[in-house]
This record gives sequence, C-alpha cells and structure tokens, in this order.
Amino acid sequence: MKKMMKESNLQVTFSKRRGGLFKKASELSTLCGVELALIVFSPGNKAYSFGHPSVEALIKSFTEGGGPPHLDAATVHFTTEAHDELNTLLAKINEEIEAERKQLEEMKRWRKEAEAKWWWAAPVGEMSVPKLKQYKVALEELKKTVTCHFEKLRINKDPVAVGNYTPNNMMPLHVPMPVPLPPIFFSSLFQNSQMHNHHQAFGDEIPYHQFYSYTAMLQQGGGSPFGPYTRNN
Amino acid sequence: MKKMMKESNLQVTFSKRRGGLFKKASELSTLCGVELALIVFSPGNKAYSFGHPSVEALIKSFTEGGGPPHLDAATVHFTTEAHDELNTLLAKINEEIEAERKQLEEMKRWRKEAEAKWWWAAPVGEMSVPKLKQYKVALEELKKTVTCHFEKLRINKDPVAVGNYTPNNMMPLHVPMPVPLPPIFFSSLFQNSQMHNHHQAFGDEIPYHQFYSYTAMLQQGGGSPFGPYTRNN
DNA sequence: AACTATTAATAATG
DNA sequence: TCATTATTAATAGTT
Repeated sequence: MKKMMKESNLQVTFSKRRGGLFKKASELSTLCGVELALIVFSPGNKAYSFGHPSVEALIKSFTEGGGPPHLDAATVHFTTEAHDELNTLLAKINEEIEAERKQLEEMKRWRKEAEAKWWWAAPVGEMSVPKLKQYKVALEELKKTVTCHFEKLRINKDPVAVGNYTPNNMMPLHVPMPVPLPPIFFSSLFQNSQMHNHHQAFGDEIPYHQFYSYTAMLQQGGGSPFGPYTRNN
Repeated sequence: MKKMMKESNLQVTFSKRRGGLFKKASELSTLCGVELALIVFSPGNKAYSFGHPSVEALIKSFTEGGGPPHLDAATVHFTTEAHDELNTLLAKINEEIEAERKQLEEMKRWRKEAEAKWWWAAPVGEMSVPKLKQYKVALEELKKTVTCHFEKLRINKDPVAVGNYTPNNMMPLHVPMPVPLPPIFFSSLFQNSQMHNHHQAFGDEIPYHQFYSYTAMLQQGGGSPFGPYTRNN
C-alpha cells in the first residue's frame, strides 16, 4: 500500500477513511467500554480528534507512564455521561434520518410501479405506515437531551471535553476562536435549507401532483384512462 | 450500540476490533500520508498505541500552544445563546413535522379512497407532494448544527504544521515498561517491503498487528512473534 | 454527493 | 486462541 498520488482522489479518500476510522474508534470504545484517543492531522494539517473520556486525559495517562486515566469520580461520571448522551443523541438523529430515507425510497418505488401498472395493482401492502409520530417523539427526546446537556455545560463552567466523534460530521478540532455566532446563524441555516429544497422534494422525478394531473387529463380526453400505459410486464 | 455484557465475548471482540482499528489507522496514514496517533487502553488496562510519525510527536503537536480545552466567558455566552437558538430551531422542526404528518395522513387517506374508487376519481387536488426530502435536509442541518456546537466546546489552538516523517517511531504498542525490539525483528519484517521508508513498509506486507502482537507477547513473556501472527507469507 | 461493484471486517461458532 | 463462514460494513471508482 502506497500513498495515493492523485491529489483529487486523495482528499476524498482521506475524508472517507477518516470517517471510517473514527467510527470504528467510537464503536470500540462504546462496545467494549474502553478508553481511547485518536488524533488525525489532515493533509491540510487540520486536526481531528476523538477521545473517551477525553483526548487530554488519555494523553496524560499515556505520557505519564501507562496507567489508565485516573480522574476523580465526579469528572469521570460527568464525562462519561455527557459522552454517552451525545452519542445517543446523534445516533437517534441518524436513525431517524435513515428511516426517512428508506421511507422516501419506498414512496418513490411505489410511484414508479404505479406508473407502470394499473393503479389498483400498485403494491398497496408495500407502503409502510409513516412513522412520523414516533419521529416526533424522538425529536422531543432529542430536544430534552440537548437542553439538558447545554444546561450541564452552563452549570459546569469548565466542563471536561466530551467525545467529539459523530458518525457523519466530524469537524476539525481546531476551531479558530470561541467567537459567539450571531443568532441569525441558526435560523438562516435552517431556513436556507428549507427554501432551497422547497421545490425539489423528489429531485428530478415527476411529483405526485403532476402525475395525477397528467392522468386526469388523459381521462378528460376520452378513451381509456389507461391509454398511455400498457401492461408490459 | 451498547457495551457488550458477555465478558467472554468482550475480550475477543476487543481484540478483533482493536486489530481492525489499528489496521485502519495504519492504512490511513500510509495511503494519505497523514499524521495520526491512536492510543487504546484494553479492558485489562494495557495500553496499545500507534503513531505516525510517533505518538509522542503527535501529542506534542496536538498539545503545544493549546493545552486542554477551557471555556472562557465568551464561550459560555456562546453556549447559552446556542441553547436558545436550538430551542427555536427545534420548535421549527416540530412545526415541520406536524405539517408532514398531516400531509402523510392525507396521502394515506387518498390511498384508501383510491382502493375504493377508480383512480381518476381520486381527489387529485387534495394530494400534495410529501416534503420528506426537505425534511431530511433540515434534519441534517440540525445535526450539523448540534455537532458544530459541541465541537466549539473543544477549544484548541490553531493547527500546527508538523514536519516530515521520521521513519523510526512506529510504536504500535505502548508498553508500561518499554521493551527494546531486537534489530532482527525489523530486518525480518522489512525484507519484503518497500524499502526503508517506514511509512510505506508499514502497509500490507508488515501488518501493524505483528508489531503490537509481538510486543504484547513480550509482555506476556514468550512465543515467536511471527508464528501465529503472519498472515501473508 | 449518490451509486455500485468489490473487498474487508467481524460476530458467531467450532 | 485460531479457523471458518455467513453476514454486514467499508470503500474505490464512477457519474
């Protein structure tokens, strides 16, 4: 195995593998309950890290001669809890997103089949019940969790760093400065994505309502409503 | 993902995953030529480590100038603000969820009707396009936002440009009592490899686990380092 | 960034 | 611990 020479591929490969590596590290610490620290400098010398209970604690214990971190009980408790909390929180979000993704796929598949077959032959049974209710509950829990966590951080003015790996988003460890972002940061972030996607709910595929309008027009034009469709499968 | 409870499986799983993790780390540093350090404490509190160019060098880079994270007044202020913004954000998402729920209910209703009537008689106008994609995007933004904010809590220095590789510091196992590796060990390992570049030599042909397995055995007091561990010969 | 063919990791088991 | 294997996950290449 040699260093990749294609600069274009290198960057993407690094990102993918970095993600994989951090995921593995996270899984190992969670699954086996062990302490570990991981520091990676990107090709651009940005530092990414993951540590349980914290990178610093691990470094310290490593440097000082091989024992596991000896933190006071309260610190361990807090750190571990925060770490688990964050992991749980983000795992939940990921699960929900995954669920939504699957549901989307299902709906798209259903629509395709509906176009190809008689509508009443559409796979009614395949359409699963949307889990939005469950979804909402999860989000409410999320909110609680996040709130709780921030509350803790406020109470503990000098908290121990929590493990900072999240499955899909790893931010460079070294952030420029602790500069408070303006409130607009969040709202604009959210609203932008909303508006930007407003007309693209199904990508470039035909939206439902267009499909229905189309078939309705066919019906108005006389003849079989199924005219343009043939049962070719 | 939760901690394994079966003590019997835990040990073997830890060993396997530790191996996998070190392999991935090794591959990443080789393939992308980046610097990284990895420290893992086993359930039995033995320390395993891997670093390129060395754990110590990475720790130094990581630590130098920055020190452990600490929150100043600005950060605390920022955190509080983030907290409030997050509430707003989640309120908005709740609204969205509610909207989506209604739409999906509508769709389900339509499907029921469609089963009872002919498709062209379906309430065309009532059917709106599900906005799940938009929904998903919004959630992803949320996730990013949350992640980002936790990241901000790990305040660190600006990344330090680290020098070139120094090829003799791969130290896959940090042993409490450092055990010197006999020269024969390295020459044997490298006979089939890509020259003296430790960086490359540490890839396919010299599995990282030979290193730490070997040193682990030294700890345990015996055995050929190559017998059971060599995969590709 | 999505997709997919391929390969690698790994949990379970003996 | 080691080997086998069925299953799942990672990822390189591609669009």
